[in-house]
Amino acid sequence: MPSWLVKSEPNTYSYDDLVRDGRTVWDGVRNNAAALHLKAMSEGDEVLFYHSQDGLAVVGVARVARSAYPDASDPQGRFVAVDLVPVRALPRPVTLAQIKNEPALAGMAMVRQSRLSVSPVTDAERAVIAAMAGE
DNA sequence: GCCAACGTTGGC
DNA sequence: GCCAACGTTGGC
Repeated sequence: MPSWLVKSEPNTYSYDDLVRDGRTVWDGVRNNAAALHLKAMSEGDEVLFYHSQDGLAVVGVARVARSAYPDASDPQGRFVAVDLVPVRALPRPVTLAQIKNEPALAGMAMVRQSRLSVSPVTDAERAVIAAMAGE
């Protein structure tokens, strides 16, 4: 089963906010490459939750509770949203610096294309991050 | 259909 | 605050 990574600025919506809400609509993605990844998500897929700008670390795991459907916040109706639920916070957040220093993660999509807000994570990468996080 | 100008994201 | 990366827009 593939997994994914989404970015969020914690000032706007943090992993703690997701835990508090219990479920959220992941909408507002307005980038084609990111939207393709959203569409490829299946219900039940794991999603790593990354804090950009302030934090710069993967801090938790979420799960896709509803696969892609039209994004109600997009007046043109071109983009999609998914629903996410929290699974657990990582015992130890995995920082961007750690990711960049780990050769096994050098090929991660989020590293290679830093502005991509939704990206795929391979099973191998997922396993490395799990180990680094003390999961 | 090309490409310069411009806007946005996100790390540093 | 700066700048690199990259997507989008608009003139031609």
